[in-house]
Amino acid sequence: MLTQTAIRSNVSRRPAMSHHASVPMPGATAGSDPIEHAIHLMGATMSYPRNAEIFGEDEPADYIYKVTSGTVRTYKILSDGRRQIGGFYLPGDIFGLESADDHTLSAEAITDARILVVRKSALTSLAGHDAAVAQELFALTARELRRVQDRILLLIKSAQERVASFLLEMADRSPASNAIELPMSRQDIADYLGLTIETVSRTLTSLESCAAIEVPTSRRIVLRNRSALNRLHG
Amino acid sequence: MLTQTAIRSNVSRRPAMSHHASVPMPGATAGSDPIEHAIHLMGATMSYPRNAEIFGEDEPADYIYKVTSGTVRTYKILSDGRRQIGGFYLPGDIFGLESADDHTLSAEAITDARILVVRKSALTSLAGHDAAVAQELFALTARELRRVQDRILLLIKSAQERVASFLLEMADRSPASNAIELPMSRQDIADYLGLTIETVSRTLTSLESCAAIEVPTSRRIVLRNRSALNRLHG
DNA sequence: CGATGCGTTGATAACTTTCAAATTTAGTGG
DNA sequence: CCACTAAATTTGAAAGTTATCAACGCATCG
Repeated sequence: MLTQTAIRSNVSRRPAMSHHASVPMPGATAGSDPIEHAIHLMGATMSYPRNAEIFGEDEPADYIYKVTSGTVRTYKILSDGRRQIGGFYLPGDIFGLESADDHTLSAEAITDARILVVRKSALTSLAGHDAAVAQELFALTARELRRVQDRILLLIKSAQERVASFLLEMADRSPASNAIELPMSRQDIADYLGLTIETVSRTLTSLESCAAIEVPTSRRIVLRNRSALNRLHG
Repeated sequence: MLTQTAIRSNVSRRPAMSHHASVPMPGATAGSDPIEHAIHLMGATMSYPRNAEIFGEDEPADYIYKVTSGTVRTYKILSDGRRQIGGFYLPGDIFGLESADDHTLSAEAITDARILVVRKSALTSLAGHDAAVAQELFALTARELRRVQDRILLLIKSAQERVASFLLEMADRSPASNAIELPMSRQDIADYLGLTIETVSRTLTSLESCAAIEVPTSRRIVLRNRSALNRLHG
């Protein structure tokens, strides 16, 4: 059963343009806790154009990444050609945590993006000297674990519930809480939710006719009735 | 859409019998790496009867757990009454990693079980003094993260693929590699795979008529044609 | 021996995918 | 800036998969 995308033409491969690292910018915008601070202190900022690969599956996983601007998707191509998206990462989000030795997912920039990159070994050695950092690092990964577990709860639900949950999740992560500017395509959303693009599209129009949302353009969605959405996503 | 179980009668609540901690047994069977060693050194062994609750959702998550004997399930009850099982943990497995502050899941003994319990703060403070431990702790959580991500890949597949994958996973974790002794009920399996018990049952009989497996008793399954199963689970 | 819990099987309904086509949007060259 | 082509999205109809509802078999246990 081909639930999702077969590999699309030449989407999503590195577009012939290599990533050029910009100069490290230490301490640019340090976060509140020790880890965030360390990342900003030790990290180097890299720039990636739209659709550029940030890392590939089965490459050694030596770094941890923090989005400065733009959006990132992690994904995996299954043996039958389907693509499962592991997550979307917005500015402020940290990704690359899931890999012990080699990456189990690939990561790409959905839009032009700037990414702060830190050696994992630098973080763990820091943690080895400071229990607070160790605790933070542990909590950070636990948080990501929790996020993934919430995705599991999503995937056992109906299409309506999945789309509603997705919209609420994106709204919570967006600056304007009720208007969402989607950086990703319908295909990305479908591969994230484990649905087909047709089902995503149909569900959105159905939500629109329920007056739960408004879809002025395909990349812009306005939440009109949050409680209805909340009711759906259980 | 009620995909799964509504809460069943009085299954799965603490059966009136409180857990009695046995005497700590330091260094009983120390593992190979620093963390495992520390767990065995610092941990106390607790005994839980069948269906006893080990921890509940929303309780503070101060401990990490390692199965010594028996089987454990973690789970969450959704607002509509469905139950999603987060994972099954067999002897040697570590659980409780997913929680930063409060547990996001509950944990129960599926069979009578002995569990090694360690304070999380003890581990992280240990990590704060020893980079190797910090690294191990990080890798451990990353491994769990990976396991959960593999579950996601499972949940987007068809019923046949899910059941086949489940059987292969259990076989890999079993001592006898081709004969599986299932400690959990069909309902547990269904709630783990995001299917109904009827679909699980039907799929098993269908796999049996394909000569891929044999089901001598409902709790015992023999893999007859691994490559057929592998083909299914993608 | 009848109750009770668990698992299997059958028939039907609901939901999602698949395949196909129409429509809109975006990008490109004139 | 407009026309044109390619890509993305939406919509429709039919097929396939899984859930639901119901009944049955088979153990265990009082």
